[in-house]
Amino acid sequence: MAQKEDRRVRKTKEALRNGLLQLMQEKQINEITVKELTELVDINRATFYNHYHDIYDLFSSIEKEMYEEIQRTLDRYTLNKEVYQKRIHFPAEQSPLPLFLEIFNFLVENMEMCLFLLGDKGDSEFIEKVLNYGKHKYIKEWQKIYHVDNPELLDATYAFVASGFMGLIRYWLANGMKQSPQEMAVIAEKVILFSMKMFEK
Amino acid sequence: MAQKEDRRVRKTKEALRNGLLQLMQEKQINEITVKELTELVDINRATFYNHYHDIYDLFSSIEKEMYEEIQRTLDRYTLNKEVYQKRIHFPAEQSPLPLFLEIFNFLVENMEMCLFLLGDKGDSEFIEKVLNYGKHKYIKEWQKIYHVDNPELLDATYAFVASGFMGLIRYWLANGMKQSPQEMAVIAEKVILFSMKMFEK
DNA sequence: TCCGGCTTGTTGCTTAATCTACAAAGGTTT
DNA sequence: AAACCTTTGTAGATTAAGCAACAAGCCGGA
Repeated sequence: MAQKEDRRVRKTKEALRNGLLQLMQEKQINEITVKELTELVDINRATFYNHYHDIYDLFSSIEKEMYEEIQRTLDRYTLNKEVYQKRIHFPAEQSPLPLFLEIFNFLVENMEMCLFLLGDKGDSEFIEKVLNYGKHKYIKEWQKIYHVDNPELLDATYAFVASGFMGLIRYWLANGMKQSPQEMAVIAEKVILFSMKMFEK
Repeated sequence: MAQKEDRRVRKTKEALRNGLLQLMQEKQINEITVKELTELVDINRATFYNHYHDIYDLFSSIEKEMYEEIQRTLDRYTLNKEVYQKRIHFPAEQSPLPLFLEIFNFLVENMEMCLFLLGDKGDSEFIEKVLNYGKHKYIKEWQKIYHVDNPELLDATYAFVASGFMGLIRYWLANGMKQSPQEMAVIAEKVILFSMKMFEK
């Protein structure tokens, strides 16, 4: 499956993706026609149908790729006890944990899409899916590190932290992303790791 | 010949053109390899050879297209006596003749290429060719309007005006194009039409 | 309601771009 | 010189993108 994509396919899909995101900033997704999209990105309309069934199919594929990239990002960083302990009591002022930094950089790079997903008419299902993927991962991590075996506490803590994190991101996006990813990552690390103290004996 | 080019061809050539101009800002043309160009613009190297023999061939094609566009531009505007007379004595302060405006807009749109062509290692042959094309056209125009039949005077005047015009352009390019095309067109029209007074009885 | 115009999927066919591989030519380093 | 590495130009086979044309569906105005 992961056969390297043909250069033409890659470029075509990239163009369509960018074009759709551009159009989505101007109008609702249901107002966007295949015709105008293909004309905008200068690609034959028939070529569109070689890859996607309709606009929604294209949109879903963007979401899917984003989801997979988020998964890969989360999977890439697994914390151990030492780092947690150290960071909790001596939070880094300048150099946040790479995971947090990467998350905010990701938000910058996928700004248009994130603005939409988190907006009024966004896809809350998608957000749920992402948070749920993180849930299993981080609850397991916390269990290992803190030897907490109270499922309700773990679940509740994750619910709190995840929701708080999303709120932080929403605030940032809504206010024009004035802070740099670095600044945001430092803040996020602070507030999240602070919540971890709950698990300490 | 003027069969509409295939979308793929158009995009490929466009990418290669832009890529070459980009590379030419960094290094000499003889240091640029086909490999790095095709990698830069993300096109298969073999595709390059479908259209061009080598880097110089590509460059020539850019020059050629530019030359043809210049020709079309010059051909598009033919002045008559009334306009000349009116403009000479009441030069427009804000709205210059469309030809002049178009020339400076053209320079903006083809900035990189023009900076190169008019630079130290530029193509003075190309400049000569353009000026020579204008020569026949404008000398004829002037003859018609002013009934001057002194070939030496016409040639000399053209030599003066053309060289002056090029100097004006060089000055503008070399100084960062701070003036708008409109401003430059007004200035160009003034100094050029002023020279035309030479032909008046 | 019907019409006219536009968008939509879809198709057959054409053609350009891709990929891979190769030998040859330059240019560098040892 | 020899070994090495990179670029070059070319070729054959493959595949994606293009084009044109069509019926079908949608929609707004006459």
